[in-house]
Amino acid sequence: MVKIENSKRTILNLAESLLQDKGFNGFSYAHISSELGVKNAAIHYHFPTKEELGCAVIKRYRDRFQLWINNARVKDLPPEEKLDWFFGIYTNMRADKGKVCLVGSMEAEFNSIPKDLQLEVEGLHKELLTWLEGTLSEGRDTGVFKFNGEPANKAALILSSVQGALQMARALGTKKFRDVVDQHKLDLLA
Amino acid sequence: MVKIENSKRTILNLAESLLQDKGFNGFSYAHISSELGVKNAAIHYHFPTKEELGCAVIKRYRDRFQLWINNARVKDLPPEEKLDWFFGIYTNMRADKGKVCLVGSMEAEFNSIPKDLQLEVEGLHKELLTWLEGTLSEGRDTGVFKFNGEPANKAALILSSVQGALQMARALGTKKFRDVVDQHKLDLLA
DNA sequence: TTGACTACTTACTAACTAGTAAGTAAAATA
DNA sequence: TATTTTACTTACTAGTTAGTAAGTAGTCAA
Repeated sequence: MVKIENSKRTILNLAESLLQDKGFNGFSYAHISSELGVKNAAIHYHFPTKEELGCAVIKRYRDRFQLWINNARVKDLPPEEKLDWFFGIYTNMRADKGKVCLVGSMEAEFNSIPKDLQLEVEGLHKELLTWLEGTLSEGRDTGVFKFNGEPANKAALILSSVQGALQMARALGTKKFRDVVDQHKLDLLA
Repeated sequence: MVKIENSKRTILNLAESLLQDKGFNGFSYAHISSELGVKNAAIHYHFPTKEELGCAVIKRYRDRFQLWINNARVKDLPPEEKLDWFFGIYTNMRADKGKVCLVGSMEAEFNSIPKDLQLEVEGLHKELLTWLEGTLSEGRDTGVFKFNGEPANKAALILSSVQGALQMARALGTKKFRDVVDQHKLDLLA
C-alpha cells in the first residue's frame, strides 16, 4: 500500500496547481491519483466529491491570503510596496508554468462549476478587491498614487486586468503580462 | 429525418454561445445536437472533430471583427466613439446571459485545448490588440485620450481588463463590469 | 492482545465523451 | 427518369468521468 505524505495537503497542492493549469473541467481525480501513485479512490477518501475538493482549495487560498495581508511583513509596508507585493503574487503564477489565478480560472467556467464552489470564488474575489481598494485608497491619501474616481472602481480595474493579463500571456507571452503591470504603475504613479 | 436550417451557421452559433458560456471543456456535441433535435453524428458530419469546430468558431469571429473594423460605420468614427463601440461589444456579451469573451474563455483553459485552436486564439487576440492600439494612438494624437507610455501597453491593459471584468461580473454582478469600463474612460479622458 | 481507526486498494458502476461506419431519405443534377 | 450528392440516422466503440462499496494493511490505544 502506497502512503501519501501529508496526504490532504499534498492533494490540495496538486489540485490547486491543476485548477490553475487546466481549470475545473480540465482536470480529473485520475490526474491527481496517477501523479501521486495511488488509486483514485484514495483521493475520494480525503475529498469525497470534486466539489468539496474545489471548495477546499479556494478556502485554503482565502485563509492564506488573510494571513498574508494581516502579517506585519505586508501590513506595515508602504502602499507602493504593498502593490508591488500584490503584483508579485501574479508574476510568480506566470513564472510557475504559466498558471493563471484561481479566480479567473473558475470564473471563466463559472456556469459549469458547482454552486458551492461559485460561492467560494465569489468570497475570495471580494476579499482580493477589498484589500486592493484599501491599499489604493491609502496610497492616494498619502500622495503616492494618483487616479480619479472611486478606489473601489480602480481596484476592480486593476484586479480584472492582472487576471486577464495572466490569461493573455498564455497566448502572447510573458512580456505582455509585464507590460500590463508596468502600465498600471505608470498610470498610478505618474 | 430532422433538417437543421442553415446547418453550419446554426451549429457555429450554438458552439460559439456554448464556448462563451461553459468553455471548451465544458460543452459537448451532445449539448449541440440535443438543442437542435438531431443526433450527435449530424454535428460530426459538419465538423468532424471538436478541434475543427472550435477553430471554425474563432475563425468566423476573426473574419467578423475584420469586417467590422474595416466598415465605414466603425472606421470613420472618432477615436472616442470607436472605443465606446469596442466596450459595447463586451457590454453586449455581459448582457447576453453573462457570456465572456472567446479569447478569455479559451485562454483560461489554454493548456487543455488543441494546438490549432490555441493558434486561432492567439491570432484573434493579436488582432484585437492591434486595433485597440491603433485607436488609442489615434486618440492620443488628436488630444482626446490622455495616457503615459506606449499605446500597445495601454491597449494590453484595457483589453486584459475587459476580458477579466466579464469574468469578474459572473461572481460579483454586472455593476462591477460597468464600473471597470467607466474607470477606463475616466483614466483616458481625464 | 485485542479492537478500533486510518488510509488506502480492489473492483465496480452508470453516465458521458469524441468519434466512426454503414445505412437512408430527400433533393439536386444529368 | 436515373444517378449522384447532401444531410442526416442508427448503432456502435473505446476511453474517460465522478463516485461507491467492500476489503485490507498498518497504526495506535486500552
